[in-house]
Formats: sequence, C-alpha cells, structure tokens
Amino acid sequence: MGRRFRGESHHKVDTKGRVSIPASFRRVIEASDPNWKSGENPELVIVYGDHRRNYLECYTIEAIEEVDDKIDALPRGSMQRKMLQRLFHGQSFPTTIDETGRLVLPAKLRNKIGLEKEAFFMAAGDTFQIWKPETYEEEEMALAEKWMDELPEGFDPLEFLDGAGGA
Amino acid sequence: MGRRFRGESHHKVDTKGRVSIPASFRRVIEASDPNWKSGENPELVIVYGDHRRNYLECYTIEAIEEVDDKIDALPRGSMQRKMLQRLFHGQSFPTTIDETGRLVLPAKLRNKIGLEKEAFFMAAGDTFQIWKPETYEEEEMALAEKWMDELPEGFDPLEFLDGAGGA
DNA sequence: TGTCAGGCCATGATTTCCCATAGTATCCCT
DNA sequence: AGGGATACTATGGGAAATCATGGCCTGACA
Repeated sequence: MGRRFRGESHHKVDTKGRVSIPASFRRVIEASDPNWKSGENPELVIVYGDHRRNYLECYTIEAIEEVDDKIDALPRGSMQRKMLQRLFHGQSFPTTIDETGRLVLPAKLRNKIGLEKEAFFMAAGDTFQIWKPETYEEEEMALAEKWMDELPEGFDPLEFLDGAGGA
Repeated sequence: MGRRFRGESHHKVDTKGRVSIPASFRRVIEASDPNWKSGENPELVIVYGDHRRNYLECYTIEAIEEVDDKIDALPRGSMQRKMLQRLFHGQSFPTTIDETGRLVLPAKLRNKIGLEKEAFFMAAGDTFQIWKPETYEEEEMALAEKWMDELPEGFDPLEFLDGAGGA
C-alpha cells in the first residue's frame, strides 16, 4: 500500500454536487494513480454499495486495482466472485478530481447517503469515506462508544495494536 | 484487460427496442474496439445464451476475441469446445452503438429476457449485463440475500478478497 | 400502401469546463 | 522579525458540451 490517508474534515457541497476534498487527500490520490502526471486530474473510484451502506468509500486507483486483481483470482461463476463484482464493479462510480481539487457527486450518490449541504470526510487507511455529518455522528459514534464501553475496565484500545483478543 | 466497466443504471427502452447505454460504458466499448475511430460506431457482441439465462451479457471486441482465442485453443471436436462455440458463436449477436449512443435490441432478445419499458445495466469487469429490472431485483437480490444470510454472523463479504473460506 | 426499422433532428436535463473571488498559509528578502 | 508577494485552498457562477430520450421522415419490404 502506498501513502495513507489521514485526518477528517467537513466541506460544503454545492447545488451541483461539487465538494472540495481535503488537500492532504489529494496528494495521496495523485501518488496512488499510476497514470497521473502533474497537471492532470487524478482518478479514483467511489464504491457506494447496496442500500445498507450509508456512506461512500473512495478508493485510489492502486487500491481498487488490488481489489480487482483479487476478484479476478476468484473462480469465474462463484458466488463470492459475483457478489464482489456486484459491489466493486456494479455499485461503484469512477471519477476524477478536477483542477480546483473538487469531486462531483452525482445526485444518485448524494441521495443514497442523504447528503445535502455538507459532507464529512474521514480517512481509513488506503481509502477514505464520505459521510453525511449527521449520520456519522449518530450511527458511527454511537457504535464506537458502545464498543468501547464493552471493553474491560481499564483496557486501552492501543493494546489491539499488538494483537490483543476481541472479536 | 483494458479498461473496466463500472457502475449500474436504468434506461428506457422505446418501442423500437432502442436503449441508451450508460455514457461511461461507451468510453470503454470504444477503447476496446481495435477498429474504432472517433466519429464511428463502436462494435460489441451480445451473448444471450440458452433459455436458462435471463440476462444479456455484452462483450467488447477485445473481450470477445480473448474468449475466441481460448475456444480455438481447445481440442477440435471436444465437447467443451462444441459447447462454448454454441454459446459464444451461436447464441450471440454482434452489433454497434449508434451515433446517439443507443443500442438496438431486436425483439427476439427483448422477449428472451422479458424486457419491456426499462432495462437495468450492470458492470461486471470486462463485460456488462442487461437485465429486466424486476428479474434482477427478484432473482438476483433474493439469491444474494440468501447467500449472505448463510454466512457466519458478523462476516463481511470483503473478507473473501483475502481468500477467506466458504463455498 | 401499411408497417417497420433505421437514420436524423429536437429538446430538456445534467455535467463539464472555465473563470472568479476571498481567505490562508508559505515563502522570501532585507 | 516585518511585510509584502506568492501559492494554494475553498467556494461560487455561467457558458458550453454531453446525455437520455422522444418524435419524425423515409425507404424497404411484404
């Protein structure tokens, strides 16, 4: 995996669905697009998934190619392959970052996650996610809190770094 | 493999069987037709298969040539070769995309998959599929749901990317 | 001579492209 | 360290191009 995304931030979404993406993310996207040359618009792939997923996951070209290769390696006709193809080939949207550093989210994608005036960006390793801010706060924060609460008293999540237990 | 198809969408089918195909698919079809020149109509091959198949699978020229080569490599007279020839040479229909970006599906093909007013397009790697929307939702989604339900609790299909087990 | 398919034009809706502005961070020079 | 000059960031607006779709016209064929 090349460079990683880091950080989180909020950005305005205009009436045409345009959103600036965090400047630091741009560097990673450029570096992870094998065809990108300075002055051009780097590509990326947005995977939106089925109705159960309420955020958009953005893959760099390198990241999505890695996924594609793994899919190609699965037996043709297998259910696993079919499902992953549906998700990564069907329920995805290839796009580019324009010269002003913006991404255009078509109405279909905005509606899917209920995006309106503002978007929340969150880094997740070699991908990043776009959330409707309210959804993120309500659902994800609640989930994370719940999970943390279930940990044994005095347990520091950092311990997971070294492979401590837990499902 | 050249560029991949990505995305899914719905399009109207008019009384003559004309359907717009997703603009992004056109770019891939053009790029994957070795004879295509800007301003001309790119070619592709629709494989419809036997009565058991209820969708149309569309191959770019490059993709179908790859298939043809593989068939040619099989022993003449072998059953496999015969079957694949029937499927890919017999039960298929070469066509082009017209200048307004539409494909014409002959009545025979529309009837075969029950296509009426609307068609559902779904990318699948180096091919894409055309479904009657209802068929797709009912049959495929049901299959998928069933399959997902049978997975162990808390199992994320993404784990298949890394070769996790399961039939 | 009615029907049907193919080719061509028409139109509204999106999307893309290009330009504009204000605010911040950065740099550089003395 | 001051003080601009410069570069980059975040956002907006309008014009132009493209898309999806419908309708018409015409020639072929029965």
